[in-house]
Amino acid sequence: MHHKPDHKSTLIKLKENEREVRRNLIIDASVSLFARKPFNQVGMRDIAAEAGISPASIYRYFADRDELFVEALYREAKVIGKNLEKLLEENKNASMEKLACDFVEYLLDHDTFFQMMSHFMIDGGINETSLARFNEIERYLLNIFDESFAKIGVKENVRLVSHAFFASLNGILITFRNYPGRDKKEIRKHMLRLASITAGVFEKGAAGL
Amino acid sequence: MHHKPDHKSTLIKLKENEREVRRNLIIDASVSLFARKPFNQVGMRDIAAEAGISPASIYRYFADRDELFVEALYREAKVIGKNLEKLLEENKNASMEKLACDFVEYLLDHDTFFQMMSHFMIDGGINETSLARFNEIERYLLNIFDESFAKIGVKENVRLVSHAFFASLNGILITFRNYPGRDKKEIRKHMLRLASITAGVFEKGAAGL
DNA sequence: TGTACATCAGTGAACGCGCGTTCACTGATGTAC
DNA sequence: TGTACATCAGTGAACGCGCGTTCACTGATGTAC
Repeated sequence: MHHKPDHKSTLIKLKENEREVRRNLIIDASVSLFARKPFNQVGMRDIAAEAGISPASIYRYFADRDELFVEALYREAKVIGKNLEKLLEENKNASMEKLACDFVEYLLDHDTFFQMMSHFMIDGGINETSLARFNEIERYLLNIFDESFAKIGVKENVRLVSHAFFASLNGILITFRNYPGRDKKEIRKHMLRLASITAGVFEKGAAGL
Repeated sequence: MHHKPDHKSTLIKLKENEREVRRNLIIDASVSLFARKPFNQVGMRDIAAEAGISPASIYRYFADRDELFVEALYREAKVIGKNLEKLLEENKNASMEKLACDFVEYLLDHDTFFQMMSHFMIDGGINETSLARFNEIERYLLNIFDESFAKIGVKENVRLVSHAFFASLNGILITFRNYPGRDKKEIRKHMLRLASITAGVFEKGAAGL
């Protein structure tokens, strides 16, 4: 044996890095498109065009559509997660209200992110590994809510309470999304109001649990 | 002028009644199919087959797919509404817990109904009149929750509180629907637990509002 | 009672389109000897 | 330094399928005279 195997493995590593980079470029393109267009109007052809490659190329990096989408979602989730964490750190006693409203506002401003979450939550027949990845995303966000509830004194059932709270905020976003006869601005206002109320109710009602 | 116009109008009425009957048959067929298959797997051809007519015929009674679907949804909404109302009447001091759990259980047992609600809430590009009809459905259900909250002493913001509560329950159903690695039974249990917690939190936290 | 015409439910087949995915191929880069 | 071969990124075009909707037509029923 001489050093050849080592040499080879670093080369392979380089190649894998490149591969990773290209993979990321495709995810970037998706994220960027999702910021502009609703989720269900973004097709593989669009993403390919945005990334400057051919549609077929995407399939060298992702098994299927959902695998790509869930990665794009993951990236966005990290951003919102970081925002919420920062909020908690900077403002040591940030109220649930503030947290809830920030969460809702973020999702209102990044509607496609929300659409994608809904997609993975509601649609059946999503490939198991994509779903598992999506679960990671959810758990990541849930952890942040856990922290907040722990802070306001919920003890026994932190996890359950933050599940319920997280679900409530999602519910607000979904339920009043297409509220007919209201324009975007009114809907946003209504949602934020509901988020405040919900946060207040949880703060008060969950304190003892 | 003699009685002819009157005669004619009753004939027309008869015809309209027949038309209404046939229209209802198509809705029946849809509802029955939706009870068996997920929403996004029910096509116009299926419904036509179920109703024993040709796909083209459906379009004599409904402008498009959503117009038919929203009617099917409306029918189901009335059933669940009646159930909840009965619950409130029979059990004069039915707890929010019971109400929430019944609502959640009903939607778990009628998953397609829930899928359709999600469809109308989330998807864009739904024809305005279908959306308005859907809004009627939502308001009908919301009224029932209003009643409950009024009963437990919420005064100022009944409407807002029941909006928030309704949204919370929807959120639970959506958020944990595809919870990976859990089977249906565990998911149901988890959801009911969350519904209980949420109801408790609202009961306690909203009493003063 | 009969004839011409209007109305309208109903239909099978076809249209049209979107869209995820695969095919068969090219071309560049690396490896072996 | 050159040749044969393997590997793999990348591609445009095509496949395949689902599916909502429309078309062109038939046939029954009612109306007018």
